[in-house]
Amino acid sequence: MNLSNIIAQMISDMLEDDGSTEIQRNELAEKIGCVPSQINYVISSRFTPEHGYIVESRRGGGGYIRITRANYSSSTLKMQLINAIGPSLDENTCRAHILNLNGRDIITAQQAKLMLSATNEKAYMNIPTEYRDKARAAIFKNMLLTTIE
Amino acid sequence: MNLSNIIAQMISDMLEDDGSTEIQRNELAEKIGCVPSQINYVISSRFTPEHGYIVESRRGGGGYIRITRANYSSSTLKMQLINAIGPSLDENTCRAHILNLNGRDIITAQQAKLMLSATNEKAYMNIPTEYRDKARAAIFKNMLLTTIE
DNA sequence: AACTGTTAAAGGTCAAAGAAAGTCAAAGTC
DNA sequence: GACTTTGACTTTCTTTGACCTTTAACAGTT
Repeated sequence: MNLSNIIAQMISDMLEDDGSTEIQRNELAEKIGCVPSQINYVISSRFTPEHGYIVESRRGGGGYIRITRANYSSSTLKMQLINAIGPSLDENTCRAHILNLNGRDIITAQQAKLMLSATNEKAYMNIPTEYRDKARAAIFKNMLLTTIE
Repeated sequence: MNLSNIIAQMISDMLEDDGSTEIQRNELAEKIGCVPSQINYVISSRFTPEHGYIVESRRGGGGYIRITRANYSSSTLKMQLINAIGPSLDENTCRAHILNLNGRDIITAQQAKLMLSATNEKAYMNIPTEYRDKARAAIFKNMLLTTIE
């Protein structure tokens, strides 16, 4: 068993009771006996949105990393969609997904409206074309993820 | 929990009843056991206009710092905010705006969550740094606009 | 009483040091 | 070749302290 798996297991254990945990990166690294950045590696390889986790953090004195498991019992569909969307998503496909989700009552009309406005091509006009679909994909996935809880 | 958070919590508590409080900087610092300028740090990092507070102060004998939670009307506020945001918006300022809007019941918790996830730095990682704040500004304004009806 | 100058009592500013977390690329492992 | 491990370097947030500015109060003067 490699280090990363052990760390991942530890984090999963901490998530056990309430699906959320807050860690001190340096402290945890010390306890485990690895370099701090390894914690980042584990998080970015195993606790991503695609895996159904929300990660928040703060630097400086009293900093922390908070990991929350999105509970997707009722919404495997959303997770599947998140995983199905690749690194890039054009406006039309995105709109289709949103309308579809709303049509099947998986997201509310309100949520749909907000998602449409956040993924509308107009909002991406000031960034170069080649990045638009990538940004849209990441933003859409992120939004979809927060509707799961 | 770091000192700044504790101080911020104390100030929030004082604001609890009538949304306004007057503190003596040196006295408060003494009570807490920190240097007086730390009070300034907390105020300037957590009780800004973006966070929805008005801060007035006076030096000299009998000086004070007065902190007041601002309270304006709803849809004008959104418009003002949209207009106030320039072509660029960093993650922290954006988050402060969203939390502020939600804290004052101008947007719902649900809307806030979606906005946070759509403006979260993590969603912008795959586009070059120089475009992130521009994209965020446009997307946030677009979303905010759709909550006005 | 009105004015002026002085002083002590506030609060303000800023930069340096400290404390976390983040990034990235090179080296190692399987 | 893909996944891991490591460590140097960066960025962000916090804490501290030395020094600055403003103002009320007071004392002295006219």
